[in-house]
Amino acid sequence: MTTLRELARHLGLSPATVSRALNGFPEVGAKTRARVIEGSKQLHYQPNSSAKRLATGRSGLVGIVFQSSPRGVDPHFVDFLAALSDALADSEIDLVVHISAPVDQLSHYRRFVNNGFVDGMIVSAPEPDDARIALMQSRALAFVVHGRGEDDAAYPYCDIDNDGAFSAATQLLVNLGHRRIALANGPQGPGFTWQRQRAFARVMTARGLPVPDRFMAYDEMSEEAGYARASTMLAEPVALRPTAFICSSTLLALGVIRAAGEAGLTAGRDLSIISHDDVLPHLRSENFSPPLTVTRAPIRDAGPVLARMITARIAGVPAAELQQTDKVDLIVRGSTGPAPEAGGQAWHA
Amino acid sequence: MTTLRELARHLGLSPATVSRALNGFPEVGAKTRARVIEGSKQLHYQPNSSAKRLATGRSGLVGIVFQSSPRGVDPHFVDFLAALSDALADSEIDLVVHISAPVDQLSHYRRFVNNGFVDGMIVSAPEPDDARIALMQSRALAFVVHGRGEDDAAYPYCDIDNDGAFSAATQLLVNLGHRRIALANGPQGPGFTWQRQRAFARVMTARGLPVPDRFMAYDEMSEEAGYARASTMLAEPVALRPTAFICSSTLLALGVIRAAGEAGLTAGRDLSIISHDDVLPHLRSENFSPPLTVTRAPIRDAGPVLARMITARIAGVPAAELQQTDKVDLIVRGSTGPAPEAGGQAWHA
DNA sequence: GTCGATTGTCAAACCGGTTTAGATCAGAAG
DNA sequence: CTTCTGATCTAAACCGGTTTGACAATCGAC
Repeated sequence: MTTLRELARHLGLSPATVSRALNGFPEVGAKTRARVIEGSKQLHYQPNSSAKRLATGRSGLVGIVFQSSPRGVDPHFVDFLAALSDALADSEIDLVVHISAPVDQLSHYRRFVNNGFVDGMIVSAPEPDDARIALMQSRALAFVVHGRGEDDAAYPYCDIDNDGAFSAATQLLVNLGHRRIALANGPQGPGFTWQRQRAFARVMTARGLPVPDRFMAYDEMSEEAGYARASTMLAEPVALRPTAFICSSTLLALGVIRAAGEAGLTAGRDLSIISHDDVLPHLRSENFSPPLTVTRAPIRDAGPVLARMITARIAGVPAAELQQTDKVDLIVRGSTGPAPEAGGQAWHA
Repeated sequence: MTTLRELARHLGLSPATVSRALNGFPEVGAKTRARVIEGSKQLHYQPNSSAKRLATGRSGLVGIVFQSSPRGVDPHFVDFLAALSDALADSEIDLVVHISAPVDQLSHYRRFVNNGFVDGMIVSAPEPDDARIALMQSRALAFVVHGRGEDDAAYPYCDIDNDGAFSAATQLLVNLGHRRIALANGPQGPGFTWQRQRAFARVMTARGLPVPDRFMAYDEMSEEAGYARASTMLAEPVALRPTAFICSSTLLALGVIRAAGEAGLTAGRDLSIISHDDVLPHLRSENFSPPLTVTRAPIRDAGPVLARMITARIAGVPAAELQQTDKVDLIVRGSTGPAPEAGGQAWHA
């Protein structure tokens, strides 16, 4: 492994000049620079990355911590990770990934925060008053957030318009005559769960429809959880059970479809289903049976945005200039339809 | 940010002693060590990681490159990643993740290989005569492989018994009377695809059954690809089309089930389906309709094994001692059954 | 021909740890 | 009262880059 000093000696130059030549500083002669570059190729010189980091004070690394339930990590995250890593590569930044149990996320952050290990962090699925964010703020570590813990978050974030999406979804169902609508939401904790819950409840209330607690479920976003919830709700007497579901994830929706089938209901006709769709390329909601009506916002789209934001943030761009909320498309497909006559009555508490 | 020198001055000791005390060297007095540890806590001392790396020549990083098709990354990988990252954390090793287009995997590896950036690499889905592996061998970089490019691979690997799994699956179907069996395999390239193909073809041939090319499909492992392939094959005349499918992924199987449904066939009765199951915790094969007969080997199980192997390899353990092939369970569920009478005839070329 | 401004280069300091070689001191041995 | 030994500790070198400050060479202007 050739070092800078060896290369310098070989060229009859000082290390300083060689370093400058390779890093494009203007005070090196054009002829010298050409010689240096030529020589560096010849000797297969590659600057030692640890040394570079120590000297520059920049690690060239950005950290990210994913949460893993006992059941595993949400499969959507790979896709997000892919887009993120790809975009960061353009800035010569590498991504350090940790996966943690929900409980000790903070201990992972401590590892990242303390010793200049990373230049910045990407935070996923923030909660209101998020402890991880507080930690990084107290240490003045650069970070950007995927999602928002609260609507008026003061930090840099890239979020989707969850409120708009779930308002639109709720309105669509109400306009189709549904009155008993269930919300199969994600886990309690992340901001997006509450954003969605609030949008749903607001529209329902505005339309004079009740929002019973029994129809609002909070689960990990898996097929199995969707199935379990929907099975329970659909076991109610016909006049009391929901005629429509809004799901926070297409995996939940898949479970709801299965439960509907087992309850003898045809999804799209006897039971309407809308889901938010982060888009799993290997399992597309348009290919479900029936094709799923969704609010669609590919999670991968956040990758390049957050990559841009974190490099900007590390470079010192103020947080206030790094906030973005993306619109969400409502795509109506076969899984939604008019409320069945028998179900036209609102549920009464 | 406190440095070692500051801490030393504060304690009235030399940096050398402080360094030794904190790293557990024996030549420090017990009393001194206690003082140092106390002082380091008091000043919130955290060794600068770049400096440590430069001094020790160890980066404390291990790299991994995932392949992403235009359609995204296989969702199973998160789960693998989770287990891997978790296990590596025990050795204080961090994981640097790159996602690359299939074409330029090598350029990502070059980045890792050249400058001491990482201590080792994890290679996924190796091909026969894999160029990435050749590159690392030529640079003497430590690496371990998830899967095998060839049966007698000379490098450290953790693989599953693909041959055993697909032999068993094929035999099960043949024993049930199936004679026209299709193999919905993964993409051409990775070793596991060929291992599976060979096992399948060997058993079929041994039983005197033909293995027409038309019944061996190579695709990315998505629901959509499975659907497309199965639709085409099931459009054949009844006497010519397959009565059973063996799939390399449960996502492919999901697509096959959808195609069967659209062709008016009931999976498990009119059409038998077996899949290999890497286990996606959020979408379990036992909950498919019908519950899927699978050869089951959770991909997450490879995480701890490979973590152990890469640390051993970095420490200098010889490759030959780091090779492991795990058995695969065959789990029979509702998606397989006796061949329909009409389909009992082998396909004739 | 002299002066001042540029341009190009170098020696040395620096980043913050680890590690080698040597100094100091106490207690044991002679 | 030496001398030796082992236990502790320190000074300085080292890892391999970047960066500061000084200096020499070149150039145009007066």
